[in-house]
Amino acid sequence: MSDVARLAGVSIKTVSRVVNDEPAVHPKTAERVLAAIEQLGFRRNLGARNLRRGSTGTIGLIVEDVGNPFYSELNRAVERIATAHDRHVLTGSCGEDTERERELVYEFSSRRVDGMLVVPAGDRHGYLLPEMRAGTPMVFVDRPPGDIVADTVLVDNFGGTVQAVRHLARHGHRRIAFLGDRPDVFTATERLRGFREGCLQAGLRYDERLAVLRTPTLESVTDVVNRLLRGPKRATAVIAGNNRVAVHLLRALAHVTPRPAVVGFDDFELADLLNVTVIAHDVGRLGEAAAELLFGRIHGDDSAPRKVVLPVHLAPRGSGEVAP
Amino acid sequence: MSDVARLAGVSIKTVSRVVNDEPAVHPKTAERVLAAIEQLGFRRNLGARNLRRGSTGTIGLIVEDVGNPFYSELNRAVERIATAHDRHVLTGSCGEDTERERELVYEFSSRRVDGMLVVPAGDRHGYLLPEMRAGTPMVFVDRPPGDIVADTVLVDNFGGTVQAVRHLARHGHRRIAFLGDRPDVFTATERLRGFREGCLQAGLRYDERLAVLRTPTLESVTDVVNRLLRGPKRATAVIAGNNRVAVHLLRALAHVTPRPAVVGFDDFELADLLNVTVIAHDVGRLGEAAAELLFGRIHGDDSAPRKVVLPVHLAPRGSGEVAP
DNA sequence: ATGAAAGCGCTAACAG
DNA sequence: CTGTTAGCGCTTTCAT
Repeated sequence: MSDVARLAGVSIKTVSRVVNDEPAVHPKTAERVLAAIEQLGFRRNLGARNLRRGSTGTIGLIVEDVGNPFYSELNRAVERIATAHDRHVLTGSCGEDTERERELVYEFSSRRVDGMLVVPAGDRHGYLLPEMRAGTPMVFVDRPPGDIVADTVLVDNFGGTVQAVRHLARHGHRRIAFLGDRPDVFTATERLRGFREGCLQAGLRYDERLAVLRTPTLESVTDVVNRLLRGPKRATAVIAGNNRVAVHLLRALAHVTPRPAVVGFDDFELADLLNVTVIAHDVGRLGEAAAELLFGRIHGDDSAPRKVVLPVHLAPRGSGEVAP
Repeated sequence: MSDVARLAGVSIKTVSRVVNDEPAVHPKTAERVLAAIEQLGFRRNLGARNLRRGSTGTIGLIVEDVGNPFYSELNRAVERIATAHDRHVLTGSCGEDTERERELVYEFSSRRVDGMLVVPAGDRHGYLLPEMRAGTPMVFVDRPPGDIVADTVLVDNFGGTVQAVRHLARHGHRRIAFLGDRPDVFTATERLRGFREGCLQAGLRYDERLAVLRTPTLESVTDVVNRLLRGPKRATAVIAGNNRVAVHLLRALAHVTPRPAVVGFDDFELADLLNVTVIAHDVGRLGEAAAELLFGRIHGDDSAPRKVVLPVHLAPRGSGEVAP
């Protein structure tokens, strides 16, 4: 910047004024400065600016995996809102690893992001209190934080799964299996709760052997399929606890007959062509709602922590409407 | 930091030493400093540090859309390599908008990212030369830059499409349609080139009315399907120029009989279950190769610009193996 | 309309 | 093993 000032024959402060579109600078001078900037290929150092100003113009987004379509859609929505607020997004994947989540939070905190959106892993988040008190707003997305109260945007996990069970029961199923993510993932246990409640409401005996929570991989899901969805005492329907489970389940079921009825939680691309009935919700809205809430906080809203629960709806596409 | 120093009764420099794990600090002193840090909830300001040191510990990634599964997988791979090099990733979507791409480049440049990975839009990238000369390494991913020579990592678009045509011809198809992205997208024209060459090699007359390049939306693709893939003079096979085209094509074809043979370029999730034959390549490797190349540059490798072309392979799954 | 000086929070370079 | 000084590149404050 001092180079530009020298070349334009003005003070460094004038260059700063031009770069920041501040008024009260003579057009002729501005022109000279602009020319010098162009000639030198000057680009102002935002790091230095932020050091002086405080805000960095960035927000952090911590998810399980930016490559998972669910989170990438969330990422896109957050980016959209951030751009509208003239901010940039620093992303990080923690892969359900609470230690990695912590590292990312501290890292982003050190980078002085203006706020953070977190899909929390695990159930202990007391460590975030100091960061929040220090003035970094945090909004939790898709899952609530473990042991603190803070802004959270969720979808109706419980209600959605109750609905799924009811739907299957209405089509005549009495033995329904539930296959969810690890039990330390909030949405998994919440949907399992919905599953039990759904069984209860439908007058089905809840059989805990039919409910399995574990990390979804093709192997683990195939294993469960072989145990619960084949043979004479098999379940005739199955609920996939999230989009990962659903994808693996479809592969595992490819050559299984008779094919059980399937309802998935979370919509996913091409589910329509595969005729997969799902409990759908709008991931874009989830991200937007959370980001807007965060920017509200960044802009000074200090009302009580809010909890937003977005609706879900059942999208019948065939797989959930077959008889036992 | 000065607060910590005061509380611990040491100089600010000692705190800096502790925070940076520099040797030559008495364990007892370090302990006192650590305690003070804990008590104050101190988190060092990386912005200030970077101002002094030069490197910011970030790289920029500019793609068309972080929500597109293709790019999110790329994003994940880049993040993996960045993490291994102890860096963080700043992402931005430009949606094929050259102006937005420029803004993002300038923005990231102002933020002094240590390097940038760019999936370039359009065909004019001379504006990047000053940035590159100023010392920001750039690596182009999936497409080459327009009018400059620089590190680029691509997949074999041409060869892959030649292979697709050959495959369809071998199964008896003589009228093959090609449906690609906008003509200003490098991969689209490159794959179109492969399509022509493939027709030539297979002894088919290249009929330009069967090759359509435009923004893939369900509407545009449906329109083309109705024009080219129905009626007595219809094409009996179609090549989808990328994953977006393929997805829309599958929907558009859902109720079309007789169903044409389909080969897609780019693999995508669930393509296997939908029996879609594709020209597959490893997006993860694409991202990793590009990121590794970038970090090579960041670490001082100033050899001649490299061009890496990753292989593709045909994955036959049914849709490409049907007779006319 | 412009500029000089101070300082944001940190680290490099040099003492001690 | 520890501290002092200067300065990274910018903006703020106050003069002119």
